[in-house]
Amino acid sequence: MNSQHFSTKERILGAAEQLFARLGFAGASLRQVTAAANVNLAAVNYHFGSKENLINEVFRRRLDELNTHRLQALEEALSHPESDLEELLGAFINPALDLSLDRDGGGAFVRVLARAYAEHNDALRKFLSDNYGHVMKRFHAAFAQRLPDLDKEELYWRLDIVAGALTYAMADFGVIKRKSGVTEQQHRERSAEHLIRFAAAGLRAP
Amino acid sequence: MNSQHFSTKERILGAAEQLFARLGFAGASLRQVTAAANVNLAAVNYHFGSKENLINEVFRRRLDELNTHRLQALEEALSHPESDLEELLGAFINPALDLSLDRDGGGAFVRVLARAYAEHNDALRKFLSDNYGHVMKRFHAAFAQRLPDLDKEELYWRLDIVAGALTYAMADFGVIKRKSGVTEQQHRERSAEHLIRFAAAGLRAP
DNA sequence: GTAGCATTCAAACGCGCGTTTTACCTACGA
DNA sequence: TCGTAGGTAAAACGCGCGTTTGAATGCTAC
Repeated sequence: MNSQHFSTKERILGAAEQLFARLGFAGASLRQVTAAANVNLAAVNYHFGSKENLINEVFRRRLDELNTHRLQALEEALSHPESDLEELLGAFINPALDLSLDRDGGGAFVRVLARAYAEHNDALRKFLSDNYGHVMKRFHAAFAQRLPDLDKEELYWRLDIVAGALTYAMADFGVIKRKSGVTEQQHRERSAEHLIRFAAAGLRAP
Repeated sequence: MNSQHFSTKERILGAAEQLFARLGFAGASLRQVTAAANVNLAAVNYHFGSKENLINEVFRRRLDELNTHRLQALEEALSHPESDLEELLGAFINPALDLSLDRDGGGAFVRVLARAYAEHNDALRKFLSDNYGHVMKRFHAAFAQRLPDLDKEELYWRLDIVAGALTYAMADFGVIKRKSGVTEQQHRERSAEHLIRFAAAGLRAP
């Protein structure tokens, strides 16, 4: 993994993603990261300035793509007028699922994201809110249109629950063990199906 | 806080809970913990043996009580035959809510618990499964009785989603900001109400 | 070929970590 | 009154941390 035909920066980002997912931001050291990336220790500070900044770049690399895909999927769903709640939920959930299934680190990244949630880091929250808040607003508007009887604030609460359950499901927090013969991909796909069904009913609750 | 009329052990546990919630297990140092607890640095290793063991004791102290309360609430709900899905969900969710509202550290503990989920620590998972797996089995049986048409495995998935969303909600992961004039208690209480409504509908989904 | 720049490298910096050691205090039963 | 055990105290242990330094190397343009 992280073989030589990737650049030093890319190898560091990939190794950092893996190790942050496994050990946490405080738990993974730059010595472990650079060893896994097969680069010199000083390369992190040379290319990224600091560990803090490396963490930010790990997020930026994936989140830009994720949210672009989410908005594309939403527009696609909205473009044909017969789209139902499940399709809108799919536009939100499936890009995250796809990311988690992406070879080379997507699965690790969703765990990193879950850790970031748990860290409750204010700086990161602001970063997420500033950079990706408009995505949630866009989805909120779309859901509000499909659920005209639902109070706007109530909808915010419910979307927040959906986002939480999604994070939880993608990061494989749950107690449900993957059965032998079921790949990680299949496990996550089923997880997403269950989640969409569950969330659609939850959003429609009176 | 952690004033002198608590024992050294209790002050360490309280301070550790607070700091683990805020900084994580790797992020909070024993020097910070002992300073906050106003005890000597060596007291942790004297009373608990190691940092690792201190972490375990932080969990044990709260989880025994939580699961006892959950099972009591479940029996109470089942005792009157008219109990509906919302009551069963309340038996699962409200003890966690009460714990999170407990003065002296319950609020911190639910965040510690959320961190533990995110850590994906195998030893901890086994500990939780061994010690508290029977609680989930008991709830599963109760829900299965109320939802006879729902496939058993489907129910496991959905309860897992509920547990995830609950963890997320109690730990205040969400992006929903607490409005000024709303206490943390009120915020969490509303969170629980929304969650019960949402989850009940989700569980009833066809 | 060589100057100039970007990158890599080994080594070291000071610091804070978990843990251990050793001495000291205090209370209580013999 | 003294010995002893339980608890607390300060100091130090070795280690791994993030970061910095300065020299060595590779690459590109002239």
